Amino acid sequence: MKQKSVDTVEFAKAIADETRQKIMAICCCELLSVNDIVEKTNVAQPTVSHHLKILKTAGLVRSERRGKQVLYTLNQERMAEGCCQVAENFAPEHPVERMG
Amino acid sequence: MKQKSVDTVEFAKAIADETRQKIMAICCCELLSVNDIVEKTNVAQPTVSHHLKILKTAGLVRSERRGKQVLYTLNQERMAEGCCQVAENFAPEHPVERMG
DNA sequence: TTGACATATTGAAGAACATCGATATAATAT
DNA sequence: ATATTATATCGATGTTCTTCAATATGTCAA
Repeated sequence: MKQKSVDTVEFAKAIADETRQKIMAICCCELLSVNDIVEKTNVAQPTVSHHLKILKTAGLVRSERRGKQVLYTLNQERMAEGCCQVAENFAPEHPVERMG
Repeated sequence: MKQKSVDTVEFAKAIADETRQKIMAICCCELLSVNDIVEKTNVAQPTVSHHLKILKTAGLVRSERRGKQVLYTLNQERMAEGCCQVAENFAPEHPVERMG
């Protein structure tokens, strides 16, 4: 049962921005609209949409439309996969494993 | 016993480059000179030095001079810490733990 | 179908970054 | 001291990225 492989460069690039990590933290355990995120981050709406697109393309957020809004949430599963793959590649002698 | 905290933005930025990940992979389990890395990557020497400096600043490689050479090796400990911190921040419901 | 609201896309400007040739610094041997 | 080898720094160039105003698209209500 081989895991679907993760492109660790794409993964790292996707999370390598302060604004993006702010967004990720905010919608980590919640389903938030773009406007919610705009308000909580004090970042312009096009900027938020841009970052959400990058995260989406990397598979790190899920989105669903509800009426006029589009709700986003962090894909923790993918985050964990990315982290584990990085650790597997670059810390093979300091094992890190997913639990549960 | 709180772990020394990791700046996940700095960590992600440090590993968010293809050439850097090539270098990291190459000196993951070996102590290599800059020239060794140059030869194994087909990247110009100043470029390699530049990337090594970024990794060093982020605490992700260790270096020691041996004669004229400077030997580098990936700091797996720090890599594991970085990965775990990212997972802790962004995948709290999909636990990832360091072993051993 | 018009208006109001929510999000996405476009386009432009500036910042940050990767790359490498040229050169400087460091270490060693003769 | 000088030459040789190894690495680091400098400086310039082109690329990628972030940001946001303006605008387009999508959704729904009246």
